Amino acid sequence: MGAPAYRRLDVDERRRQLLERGAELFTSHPYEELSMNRIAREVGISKALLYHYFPSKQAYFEETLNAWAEQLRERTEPDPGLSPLEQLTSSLDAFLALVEENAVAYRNLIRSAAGVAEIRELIEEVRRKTAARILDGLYPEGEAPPKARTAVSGWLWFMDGACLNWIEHRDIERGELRDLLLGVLMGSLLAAGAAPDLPPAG
Amino acid sequence: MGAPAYRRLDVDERRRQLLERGAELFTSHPYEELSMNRIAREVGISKALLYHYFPSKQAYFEETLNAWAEQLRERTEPDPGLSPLEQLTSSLDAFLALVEENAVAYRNLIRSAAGVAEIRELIEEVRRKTAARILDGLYPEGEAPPKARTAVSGWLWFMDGACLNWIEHRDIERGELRDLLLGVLMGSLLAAGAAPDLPPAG
DNA sequence: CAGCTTTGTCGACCATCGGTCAACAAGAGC
DNA sequence: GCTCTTGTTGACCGATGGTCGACAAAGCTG
Repeated sequence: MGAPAYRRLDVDERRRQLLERGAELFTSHPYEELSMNRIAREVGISKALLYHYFPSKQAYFEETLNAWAEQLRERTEPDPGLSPLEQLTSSLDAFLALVEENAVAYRNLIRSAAGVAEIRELIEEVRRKTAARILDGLYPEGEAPPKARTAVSGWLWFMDGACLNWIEHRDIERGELRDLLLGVLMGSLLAAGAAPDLPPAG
Repeated sequence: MGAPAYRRLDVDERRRQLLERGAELFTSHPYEELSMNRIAREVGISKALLYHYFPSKQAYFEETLNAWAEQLRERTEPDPGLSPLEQLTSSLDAFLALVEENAVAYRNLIRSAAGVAEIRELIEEVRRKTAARILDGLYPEGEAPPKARTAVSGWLWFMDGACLNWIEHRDIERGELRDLLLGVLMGSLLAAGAAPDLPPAG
């Protein structure tokens, strides 16, 4: 009698709830360990309802990531008023701060992302764009030479590897890591034969 | 009638066959896309038989990798008669040659590795050991400082990123990539404040 | 308050996955 | 030809991601 079997929510409200709880769950657990069934139970709804709102687990995951991605974009957006080196420094600093704030989420993302084809491509896309941004700063006109491109591409991997190591050990300061990363980027470009026309750090 | 429903093979022969075909399949397809069922069908046996010979998919995959891992160990084993820099150079060269010969397998490995927990740990193990080898060469006694450790750890990621980029574009020579990698390692250690006591390259 | 309609919601279902098991049958030895 | 070892298999399990017809909660109409 009386007690309804379930509470009917407004579509937008339900969607908002699912995205919010999903973000919490996906950032605190690796993708592969979260089944749609479990998520549904955790939120208090049926799995079918989850699929009513999102076409697939991957799509759900991606939408869940949007807020985070937006923040990343905003916080690392370079200030065009600064010099190239200052832009890079401040973007890098913002990125590292974000990683530090969301250490678990970052680790889960890097780890589980590569396993899920779609998510991996999402990450590769970010890396590609970042690489293009850096290379475009170095070679405003024309295409970047292969070695420079390889160096920047490798450097982005370096960054993720170093960040994971940083998160794991937490025994160096963010500023130190930032300077290390900057130094490595300069060193890489130098080793690639591409002399960055930036003033030396110091 | 006569025709037997299946052919009975000697255990060793069957095992050899499974390892051989498994190596082919696992190196030409990503781990996640190969189901035990499909492998079994492909080899012409039942899935149950696969599990009779190998305790799990992961174990099967790892055994399949053994030949490759052995080759990696052999070919990158540093010659103690050479100087540290020469050791590193020749190991790196051997590694890059191996990657070049098995480009598809390498890409599949790196890609699927991050997604499959067990395989990821296998790769991380290799990275850890390689990092330890390098750091031990630099700091024979005592522990390496955090920044040096972070730099080496990041450099190993750099290597994979650069290799993937290299494989994808194939527009630089192996020697160039090797020199780039060496230069980046030196540059990273320098940026980390750890002065490698190696003679400068060139 | 009754009845109708809309649509948010769910239980039951599907194919496939990695993995297990009792039971069949191929082929060597007598 | 018979037996016995053991390589081999079909059928099964619990989980997964994903689908679908049908129920029921709530807004609207009388």
